[in-house]
Amino acid sequence: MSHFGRSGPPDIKDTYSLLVLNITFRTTADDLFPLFDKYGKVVDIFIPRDRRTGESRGFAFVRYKYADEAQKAVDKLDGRNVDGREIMVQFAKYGPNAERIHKGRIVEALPKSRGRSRSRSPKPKYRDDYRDKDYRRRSRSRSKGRYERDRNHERERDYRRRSRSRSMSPDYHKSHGRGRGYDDERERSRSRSIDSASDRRSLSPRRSMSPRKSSLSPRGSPPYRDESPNKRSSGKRSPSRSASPKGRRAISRSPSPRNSDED
DNA sequence: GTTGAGCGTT
Repeated sequence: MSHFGRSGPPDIKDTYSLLVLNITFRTTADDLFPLFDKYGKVVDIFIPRDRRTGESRGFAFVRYKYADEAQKAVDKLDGRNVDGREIMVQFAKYGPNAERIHKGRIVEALPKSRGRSRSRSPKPKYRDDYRDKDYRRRSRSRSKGRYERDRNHERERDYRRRSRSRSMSPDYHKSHGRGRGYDDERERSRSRSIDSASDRRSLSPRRSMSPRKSSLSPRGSPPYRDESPNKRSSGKRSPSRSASPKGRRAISRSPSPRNSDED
């Protein structure tokens, strides 16, 4: 039974994390456990998998209790053929929580917290970002990349990259479309700022205000605007502007200082 | 049903 990673990290404080790469996508912790356990005491084995599909990513983390055993496993299992694939075993560079790792050993840099850390603000480390930046797999397929890259210089790599960019660039339009949203948000923030200034008439037009707070909907405004009416009214005119002037809120840039009619 | 650089979970 594989109870590894079922309930998060069991007890990692003096364990050595080994990174196993080049493993098959079907290799599980159970398959690596006997392999690594033979060379030392395996504390825990964790294989990151995709959230969308739930399949293994192609590498696993094996935590040993002692460094000598871990090193032995690295020397012995490194290059071993597992499931028809040559795996690569090496000491993990990064920790699960970005902790300090020395030679693969996880050293807890956190204070002992004898009861003095609970008075601090429990600032959330991670909200929902997880590791989106790296969460998405680099690329589904990349036939022969290292070898070519190793053999050739960056020139080849650049060439390939450009070629790929031309073929498809999912992040290209994304990058461009992002500026607009931000601008909109900023403008909204500014609008509010003006309103505030007009109301108080004492606030300085300083821009050191926290845009994050302003980003939140003060009245329950949806963070995301409704879809473009252009889509659903495809073929018909958009009678949204002069059709229903009744419930039309001044979403336009109308910094009316007084909104008593609606508010 | 595929894929193959890299660094992790409750």
